[in-house]
Amino acid sequence: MLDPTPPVVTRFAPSPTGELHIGGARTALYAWAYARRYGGQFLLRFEDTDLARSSEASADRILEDLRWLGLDWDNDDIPRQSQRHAAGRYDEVIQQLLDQGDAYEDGDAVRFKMGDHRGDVTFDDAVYGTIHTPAADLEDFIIRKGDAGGKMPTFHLAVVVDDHDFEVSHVIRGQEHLSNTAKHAALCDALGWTRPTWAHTPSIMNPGGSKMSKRDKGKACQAAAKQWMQKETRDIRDFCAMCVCSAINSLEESRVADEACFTDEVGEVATGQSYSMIGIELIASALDLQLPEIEVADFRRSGYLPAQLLNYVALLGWNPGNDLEHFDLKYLAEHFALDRINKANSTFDRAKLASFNQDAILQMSLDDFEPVLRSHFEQFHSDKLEQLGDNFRLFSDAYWERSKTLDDPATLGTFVFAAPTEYNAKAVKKNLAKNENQGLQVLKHLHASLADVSPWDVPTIRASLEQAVADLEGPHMGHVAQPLRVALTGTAVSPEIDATLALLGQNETLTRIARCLEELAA
RNA sequence: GCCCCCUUCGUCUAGUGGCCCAGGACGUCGCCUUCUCAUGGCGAAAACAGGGGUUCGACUCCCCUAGGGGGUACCA
Repeated sequence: MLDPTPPVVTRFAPSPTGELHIGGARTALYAWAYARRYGGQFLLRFEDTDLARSSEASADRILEDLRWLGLDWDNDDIPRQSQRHAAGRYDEVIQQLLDQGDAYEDGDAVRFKMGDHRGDVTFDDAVYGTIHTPAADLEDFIIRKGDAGGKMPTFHLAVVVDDHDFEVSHVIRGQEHLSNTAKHAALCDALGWTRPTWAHTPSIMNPGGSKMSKRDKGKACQAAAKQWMQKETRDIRDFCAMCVCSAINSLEESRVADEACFTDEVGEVATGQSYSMIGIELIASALDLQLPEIEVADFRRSGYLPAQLLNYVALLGWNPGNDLEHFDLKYLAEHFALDRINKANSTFDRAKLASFNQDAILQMSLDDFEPVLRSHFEQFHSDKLEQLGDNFRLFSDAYWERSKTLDDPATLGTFVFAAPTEYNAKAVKKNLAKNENQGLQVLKHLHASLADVSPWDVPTIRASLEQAVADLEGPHMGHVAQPLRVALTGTAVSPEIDATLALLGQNETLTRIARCLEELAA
């Protein structure tokens, strides 16, 4: 594809009606990369013509997510369409259209004339090629809402005016607008404005084939709620009661102050009528349900690195034309081009994202990993961070090569934070009970020998365990390590055995061994 | 209903008429390393939606069918 004629100006124009969606993040990335590639400008603006659903809080969260991703924009003032409307800009354009005879009043709204008035519309999309729409398929559409909509311009009018006023050269946006673009092209023509270059991006889908959307969280909740109710023939009242109890136990009181209102929300979710995000998060926590990651904030909480999220998502619909899969923003800023954006929708594959993330973690040194993990724990697991205290570095080192995400250590390492409540039967049989309780005998020996270890650090613990292997005439470290694992974690899996002991501390290690011997001795 | 767009391994994709009995990555499976898990190394299975054309020759071009997505809103 030929290079564009400068200046290149792209923009990302979300409507502030919720969190930044993963698809929006990719659109923003492409627009950013294109502007950077050609030394242009990447602008931000908020499309809040839907006054009822828009909020400043949402706008702030979107900005925060963009910053977290590392996408910088070039305009200090981020325009809101509501403000531009208040300044009269859209009315001015609408009046011009009215005066020209290209628009007419319809009740208290205003419509733009399409069809025979303008004829067929053809435009070139940088991704999809030439799109031709016959006049017969084009209907007059509203450009200014009526009284109920606050006489606001519709999205169709506002985008065209804004993209023109801010001299946007390339409109990169989701494929859902492809069919609407004929309207925008016609509007540009009627106003005598140069049409921007449009580039539509394919959608990101769920593995099931549906479009990835925030509704998926509600669906997940519904399914889990139904399942919960099916057990022991509970009904919706039981469910609400359970959720409320859970919420009262786990959340600050202010959030559940209005118990009646909360109950309604829960009921709606469970019956599939509608839902609110607060209700969903409460339900998920009550059911111990892992909500699907849909928005950027979800991936952040799940412990994905921003660079990897961006890398993965960039590749979901674009590629450099060779086998290169791992690249960063700098690479995109040098190589991104619109003609390599794919046309077909793609399915989001969390396993591949996780693999990208793990690769990036493994590329870090232990020294680099520790502060990154610490920062994640500060934000999402401050209690665990506090509990670990000086052992955090040990913990970080132990989980570095075992983690696909920054959140994995929190779940993989639960044994560090709480003693096992039960011993995995299979693990007990294999490692403790087998050969006439051989494992338990080993534990007895270790309980004594480990009591003498000082200082309680990895090398000393290791030396002690190696000595134990020799004393016991056991051929393998495994004969010592596995019984210990079961006693200390209740399972047969943990980090290196010396690190496992070091993490727990001497007292806790001895206590857990003693308790295990006591419970399984009989 | 009408209109538009899309269709290569399970998934993301390379492929722009012969270099392709189709290459890479994730996932899956097997083997090796190993105190478990993980890491690391080696290897395997796995795709051109179907049917017609065009051509000496089609994954690549055209048509039809099927499937998927989107639009048809005073939502964006």
